[in-house]
Amino acid sequence: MRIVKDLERYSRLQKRLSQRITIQPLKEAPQRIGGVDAAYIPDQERMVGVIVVLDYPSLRCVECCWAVEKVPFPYVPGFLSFRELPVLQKALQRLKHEVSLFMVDGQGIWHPRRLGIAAHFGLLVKKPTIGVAKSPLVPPQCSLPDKNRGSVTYDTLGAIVRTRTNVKPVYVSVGNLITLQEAVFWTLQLSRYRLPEPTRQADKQTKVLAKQIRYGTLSPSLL
DNA sequence: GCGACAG
DNA sequence: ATCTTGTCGC
Repeated sequence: MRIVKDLERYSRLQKRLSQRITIQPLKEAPQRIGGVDAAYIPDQERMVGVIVVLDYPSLRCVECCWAVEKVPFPYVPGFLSFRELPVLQKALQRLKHEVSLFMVDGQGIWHPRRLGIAAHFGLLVKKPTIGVAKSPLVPPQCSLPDKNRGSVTYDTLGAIVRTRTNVKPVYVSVGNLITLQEAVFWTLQLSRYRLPEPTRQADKQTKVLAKQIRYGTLSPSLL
């Protein structure tokens, strides 16, 4: 299989790029925050990538840019970047606002080779990024946090954060240019529901667009 | 060897 | 990630 050969190459690339990750305190208080997510378009072998920009602290969406691309690579745990980054980079080129912090749907450095999609994306944009995943990739060594909103348990490479009382927690880790403590703080600061607003709103847009594109409800001139 | 495994 | 309605519970 050619995929196997790709995985060996990608694996080496991840290990090399992960050395470029910088864990350091934020240099400015976030003014606008980006939310990043991608969705699969059934039957078309294509993906939609969305980046929303929220004003802080109002959390109002001030921009929503997106792009569509043919699926470049199958989903393989540990190699999500190579499936979703191409379409996200295309969306990124259309971004007009200045963004001080990005939240990405997926792992940051809590990854077998320390380069989940949020970390990889963080190297591309050269801005602080946080990875917020709905489930773990690397099995956590720490226990689950208490049921109350705000409870957090820390692992070696990330934290498990309870963003809503009695609701499944999220898995937070550094993407780039931020500390884990800050990543946890902003995750809670931006959460009204289970997922923080940036990724929640990006996820919502991603699904709306995916359906519009799938059923041709969208003016073709935009594609 | 077998199962698990971000989205 | 996606295919899918209602339903139970905070």
